[in-house]
Amino acid sequence: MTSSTRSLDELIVVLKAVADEKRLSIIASLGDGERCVCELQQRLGAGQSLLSFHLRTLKEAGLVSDRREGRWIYYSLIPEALGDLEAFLRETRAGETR
Amino acid sequence: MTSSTRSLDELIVVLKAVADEKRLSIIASLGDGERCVCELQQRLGAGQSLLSFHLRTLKEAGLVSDRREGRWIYYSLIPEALGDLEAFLRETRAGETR
DNA sequence: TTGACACATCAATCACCGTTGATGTATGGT
DNA sequence: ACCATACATCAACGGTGATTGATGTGTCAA
Repeated sequence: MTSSTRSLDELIVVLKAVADEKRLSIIASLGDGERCVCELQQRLGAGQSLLSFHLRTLKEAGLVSDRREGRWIYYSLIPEALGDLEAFLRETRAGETR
Repeated sequence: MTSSTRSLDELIVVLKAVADEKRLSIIASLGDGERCVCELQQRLGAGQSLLSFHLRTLKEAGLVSDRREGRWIYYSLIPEALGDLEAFLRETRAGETR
């Protein structure tokens, strides 16, 4: 009974999304609250287009959400996402013999 | 103080290794003990060459170890690896505001 | 309405990954 | 020595992801 909120396919999408240095940096930057793209752009020193691509990937994986406020769009983490990943790893690890 | 056993680069290698359906199947199959390649080959229904490639990826990521016994090579999980990943996610998630 | 700003999307390129078939290597049986 | 087995490695191909520059979209100010 390996119950989990997400399907295996969805979890792989999440894993692929997390398995990237720049996207991990984004996640780390969002750890202490929401950020607009321009802030992330400065923090990561990445081009606007590239950053938008990575944010899209994270969004499609269900890891972040966005909110528009005037001209700015603020991105923030969805706490459950990483929790589901943790739970999945815990279940996988539980299958080990010792 | 984000202490962790592995560097960020190493963790990304582990994440990339785990972010694949067939490699996850291998990990699941190794969950209840070591298996030779021929056993995994039957379980996954994968070609010998392909399976060898995935096992190499997992090995280079530090997720599995191999042991030769006669003509057979037995692969088994390295428990710490997934634990480190869990710890990393826990630390990352701990940075969230709530 | 015109322009500046913040961001998304598109198009093109490049590199890397997954897959397959062929070949190489080590072990054991005869 | 020879052959079969179990596995690794190599070569080649196709697909997908990361990156960049150009263009499109929505918002605000003047």
